Amino acid sequence: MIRRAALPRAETSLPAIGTVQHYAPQQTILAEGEPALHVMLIIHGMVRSCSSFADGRRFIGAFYGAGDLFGLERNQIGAAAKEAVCETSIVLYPAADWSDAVHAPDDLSRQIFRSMVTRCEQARCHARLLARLHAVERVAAFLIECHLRSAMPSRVTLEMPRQDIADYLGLTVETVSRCLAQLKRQELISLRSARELDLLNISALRAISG
Amino acid sequence: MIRRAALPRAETSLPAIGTVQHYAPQQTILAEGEPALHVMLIIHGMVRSCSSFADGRRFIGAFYGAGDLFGLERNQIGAAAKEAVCETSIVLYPAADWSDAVHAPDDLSRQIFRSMVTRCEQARCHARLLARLHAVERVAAFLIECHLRSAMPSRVTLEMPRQDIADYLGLTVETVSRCLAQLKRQELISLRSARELDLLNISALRAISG
DNA sequence: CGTCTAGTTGAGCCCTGTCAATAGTAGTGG
DNA sequence: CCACTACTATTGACAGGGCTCAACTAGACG
Repeated sequence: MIRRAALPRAETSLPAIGTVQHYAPQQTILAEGEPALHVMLIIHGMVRSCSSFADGRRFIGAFYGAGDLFGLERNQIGAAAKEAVCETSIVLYPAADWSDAVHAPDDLSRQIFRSMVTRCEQARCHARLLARLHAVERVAAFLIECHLRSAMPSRVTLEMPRQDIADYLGLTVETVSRCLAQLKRQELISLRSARELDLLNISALRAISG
Repeated sequence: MIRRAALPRAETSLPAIGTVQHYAPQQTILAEGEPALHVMLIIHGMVRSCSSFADGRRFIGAFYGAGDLFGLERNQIGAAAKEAVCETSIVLYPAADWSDAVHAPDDLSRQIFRSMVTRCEQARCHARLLARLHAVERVAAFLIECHLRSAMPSRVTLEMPRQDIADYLGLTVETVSRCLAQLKRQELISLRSARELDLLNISALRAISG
């Protein structure tokens, strides 16, 4: 199912020259180690970048949402797999020659560079969280992060299951669940359902998350 | 103390157009949050990129060694501090206009982009380690990482104190020390002194480090 | 030799992981 | 509508890995 791309969001300055691809929940977009043949832009939905260990441990390096570019780390050995978290549509930009993005069309090149800087910063921030924050602090930080993506003022919808959150935060599902329960007891959040919650005290959450 | 730069290492294609700066151990090159006015290239020595929490917790996001570029994340809020780990010399490239590096001279631009991709990959790898590896595994991974920088076939010199290693690996000095002792007991390493050790079984270390 | 810092080692505790049971939630079919 | 299944999430009991606190050791330097 391939057709012309509509321009996804105001924040991206990319032209609608790519082709659109749809993915069902849990579907693999790019297997682990497989080189990216395209730069990909998410129209809607969510993608996780995850890598596994020989013994089954799993790590999620990032979640990408609508408007995010990914597939930038072309030709990297040991590149992380990219999987759709939920129903997801992305635009594929053929990237035959941008491995030095310096020579891509000027707009795309600049956008890629900016994304790359952002990725770096996010990865360091993620590492900082994993290195020095306690479980509750990590969960609070994650909620704040989700809130930044969210359009609603204090409502957050978690697109991913607890296992994904755990693998992103370097915890177990049980600990994630317990931390959410703790934040609820402290009346910093309230759970409408397992996947939907309200942030009752955002500044307190921000303070906890370091 | 400023003078013309000598070309640092074969692996960098940058011309010697910058000025050289020397730093003593522990000296701050760039304070936390301070914007980088230069792209910096290390000639010799070692630099740590570290950030602190309000309560004193510290995190080291990366160590940079000879031949590494840093100061790429210009104008970022909350940028990490850059400090000399030991006696260090760096070349400063004035970077007045490369905040979109796309418009820097072609060589520098490409080099910066390549460095950025590498930084991203390293940061994700670091996060993966912090999220899912046990203490001994982290220490083993760190030794392997140091070994890659090292010129010697199985000798590793640790330029940084235990506290820096701990803050890089998300552990405490005591745990780092205990893990080194454990690896020694398993005869995977031997300690010539606190800062200098031999890797006796590199493939086993690599296996441990995931 | 004394002092200072860095590193190691030990004892005890706590946070988080593990294992197991329970409770929701969605889907399917009678 | 309920029954049944399958899956996801929550909660509890317990154990263990890593942190805290403290003592000790090893170098470096005057």
